[in-house]
Parts: sequence; structure tokens; C-alpha cells
Amino acid sequence: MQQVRVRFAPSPTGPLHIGGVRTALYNYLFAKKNNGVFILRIEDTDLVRFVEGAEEYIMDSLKWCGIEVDEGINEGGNYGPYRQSDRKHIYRQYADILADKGDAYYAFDTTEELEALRKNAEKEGRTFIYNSSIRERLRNSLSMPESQWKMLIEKGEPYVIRYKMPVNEDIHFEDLIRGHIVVNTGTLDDKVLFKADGMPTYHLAHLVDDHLMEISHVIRGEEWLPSLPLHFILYRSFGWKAPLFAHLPLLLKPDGKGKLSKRDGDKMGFPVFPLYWPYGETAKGYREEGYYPEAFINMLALLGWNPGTEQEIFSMDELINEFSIERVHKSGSRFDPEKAKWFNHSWLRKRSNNQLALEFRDYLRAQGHHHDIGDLETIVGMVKERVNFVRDIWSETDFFFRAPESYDQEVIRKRWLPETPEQMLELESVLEGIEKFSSENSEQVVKQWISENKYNTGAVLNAFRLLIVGASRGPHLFDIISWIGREETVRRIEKGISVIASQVK
RNA sequence: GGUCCAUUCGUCUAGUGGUUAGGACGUCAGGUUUUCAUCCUGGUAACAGGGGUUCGAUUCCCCUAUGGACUACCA
Repeated sequence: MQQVRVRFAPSPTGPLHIGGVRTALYNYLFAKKNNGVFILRIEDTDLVRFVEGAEEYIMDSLKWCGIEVDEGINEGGNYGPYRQSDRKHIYRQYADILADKGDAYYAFDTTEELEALRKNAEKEGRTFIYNSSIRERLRNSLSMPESQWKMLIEKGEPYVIRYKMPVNEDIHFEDLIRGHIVVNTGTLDDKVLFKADGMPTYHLAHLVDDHLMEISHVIRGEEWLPSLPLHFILYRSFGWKAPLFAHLPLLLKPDGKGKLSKRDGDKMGFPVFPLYWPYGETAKGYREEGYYPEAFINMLALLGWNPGTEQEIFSMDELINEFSIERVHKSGSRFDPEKAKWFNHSWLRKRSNNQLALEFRDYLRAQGHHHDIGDLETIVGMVKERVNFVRDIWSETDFFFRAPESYDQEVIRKRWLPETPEQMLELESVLEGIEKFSSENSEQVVKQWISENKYNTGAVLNAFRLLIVGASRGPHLFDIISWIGREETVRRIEKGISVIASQVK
């Protein structure tokens, strides 16, 4: 049995989009599931669109996601180099092989000439296709005598090598996800395999590399489906065994129509990229927004695939275990930012208090607060169920670290009764009398005091909470006061009474 | 325009020639709680439309509609 070898082959033309990350992820899962090899190949044959920093970004993104590369630029391997610009010397000979056996030809048409032909065709309501219908009338090695085109080449005239598409033939092929597909070559054009700048196009380069690298399965985006017949027929021309193909459905915009794009993220306030992109037009990343890689990966994995069970939370190991290419969907998935948050919430609450406290401590440090891990563990334990991100812990617990600056007017209106100030003063002395200021003790003593005086529990405790928190929110009140301590509690009671008194007047 | 691909609640999806078409996110309501949130319970909501095939179709076939991709010397 042939070893499973798959590759993720992005172009370094900018930051890696989450659709690209998902493609990488599915390749990785498939490889690991089948004890195979996951290869990272950089496809930088387009000199014009190359973007500095993109290659690093791709590798950093995969690393953050926990997608480990087996063979690649940094990892090495027996099939290198793994960057197409470093493999430049390889491709020309393969284009020549096809030309020599008559499956490809040299074409001298300039970009301007072709542009004009396209415009012309469009004007007449036709589509210009460079194929058998017209190739004999254009400037190429099929339409001119051998001596002439050889002379042009010798003179240094720029030219490309095009594939000579058969005239009328049904190409049958299989896709692991989509099944059987038939396309007639009459609708296909004579694709350029080798460019005038001395670089191969995608079609030639990826195919040669996949063959040389002994790729067993090509798992890539649906946008490649239309060129699959070309690739099949190229394998045939070379006399090579084609790998198996699987074309992944697209990721769609959360609302409206179309493919997810960078602008959607900007517009709707969620990232479209795994990491912050610092160059040129900057872009937000999931990492910086506070997402855990586990949650990010979990979410992406389930966008276009699921194992058929009702389980939704998967670790990478579980994904590897459950993944199968046959269960990948055919149709595109709309990305849902709300559910993304829920995944992070689910992963966050799985963390231990200690882990979370460490993460929260880092966050607090950045805000200039310094606290013991033990103290923070108590706090995160109180609120971890209710937050989506570590940074939310701060907005849920800020009153632990500082007395309220203001008091919710709505709560004052509802809960601050004429007798309240006096009750609060009374409460203060009750608290002063508690021996051990723990949550349980103070709760017991306070509740006893309330019932002995026949006060209204809701009224008293809501007013108390208002003084401590400044609003009607937060965890168990006695947990809060025991954490901030008796002194601070008393201080807040006194301050609150006087501030509110001045407002109520 | 042409070629190819797709179509189950708002979204992600399960599922079958006969099911009360299931789950999750969201949303709504109730309960718990001293508050907010969590949590629990319940509700809401879908087989794009039309023809076939069949005793029966959401499921198989065809057509239409809609959506998408591709249609570069970009990947």
C-alpha cells in the first residue's frame, strides 16, 4: 500500500485566510489519520504577486494552530527543495517533454494581442478561448513553419508554452468528495504551462511537484475543480499515475452572498485571519482577539465536516481520530462569528482555574495590576462559566480590584429606599463584629441579622451589592467581600452611602 | 455569456424509500439565584419549486430557480 503523502501548498501573496487554514487542517488531519506525511510547499511562481513576510506568516499560523509540518522548508525532507522558486530549474524540461511529443506548443502572442482578441470577442457577445478553434490562426509553433518559430526563439522573442488541448473528448474523472465528473475538452482552453518570464504556471509546477514528491492525495479548495480536467489530462500526457483528488467546499460570508473575504471581517468585526498581519493594510487575527488555537481549530474543522455524532467539542487528537474525507460536505459553509465565540467559551471553561489564572495574570499585568496566582484562581473560578475570552474576565471582575466609581442609577431608583442608608450602617457594624471574615461566615451572620430584624432580604442585599459592585451584577456577594476583605468592604459601604446620598438629594 | 459544482430550521449540521425530520449556535418563555450571568426545562424554526419513478419520496431521476467557483503569461 502506498504511503499517504499530502501537501498544503499556499502562495505567499499575503496573510493566510481562514479558508486556507482549513485546507491545511484537513490535509493535516487526513495525513495523521492515515499515518501519512504532511508537507508544506510554498508556491511562489508568481514573481509579481509575491509579498514579503507572507511565507513566515503561513508557517507561524500553522504553528499556532498546532498543525505540525513533517516536510518543508524548515523541516527538510527527502523531496526538497520545498519552495518552488528554489525548484525553478526543474520545470522547463517537463514543459519541453510535452512539446517534444506534440502535446504542447510555443506561442508568441503578446498580452496586448490577446487582450484585443478578448475585447473583440466580448463586443460580439462571444467568449475568446485559446483552443483548437483559433490556435491555427494565432502566432505559435502550430501555425508557422518550424524554421520560422525556431528563428523567433533564437532571436529572443518572448514566448510561452501552451498545452495543446484535444479537440473533442470527454474527460472522466473522480473526486473523493464530489464523485464522478465529466467535462468535454471542447470547453477547455490551451492553458499556459510555462510563462515568458521563465517560470512555470501553477498548472505545470504543482503537477510536476506533486509527482516528484510522490503526493498520494491532493486536497485543495473548490476553486480548483474547473481545472481538474486539465490536470487529469496532463497526468495522462506525462504518463504518470495521478493522485487522488478531493475538492473542499468554500467558506462563505456570514451574511449576504459570496466567498468570505477580508473586507467582511473588517465590516462585521471578526477576524478573517489566524494572526495579526502587520504589513501594509493590516488585519486582525484570531490569536490577538483572544481565541484559543484549540477553539479556532475546532470551529474550522466543523465548517464543512462532521463525524455524524452529536459531539461538537474536539481536540486535535480527537479530530485526527474521527476525520474522514468522505464525510466532508459538498456545499459551502457560511461562517458564523457567534458560534466561534461559543467554541472559545467551551474551551475556556475546560481550563483549570490555575491555567486560567495564569493567563488572566498576564492580562492584568498588561493593565498594570499585580496579584497572587492564588487570589486570581479564586476569582476566575467564580466567573469562568460566564465569559468567552480571558479579557472578559476583567470586565466581569473589575470590582474586585477597585471600588466602584459610579453607581447604577436604575438600581438606586429601585433599591435605594429611605431606610436603606441606616440599614447599611447597621450592616457595617454587623460585619465589623464577624470573627472570621470568610464568605460562609459573613453570609450566615448577615442573613441572621436580616431575619432577626425582619428586613427584606432582597432589598438589603441588592443595596449592599450596589455599594460593593456599583451595579446589579457579579458573582456571589459574600464571595466578593471575603476576597476584597473587611477593611475594603467597610470603606466601600461608607463611600457608597455618602456618594449616593449626594445624588439622591 | 460558457463550463463545472452545490441546495435540510436564521446559521453549522444529523438523517432515511415509510422518522413526531434529530442536535448545536442564535432567539423566545419559564424555573433556580440577593443581582447579572451561568445552569436547568420548554418553545420557535427546515427538506428551494415543478414534474416524474414508486403503494409511498426530504431521500432516486429530469427540469426550473437560486447560490457559488472558474473562464489570466494569478494561484
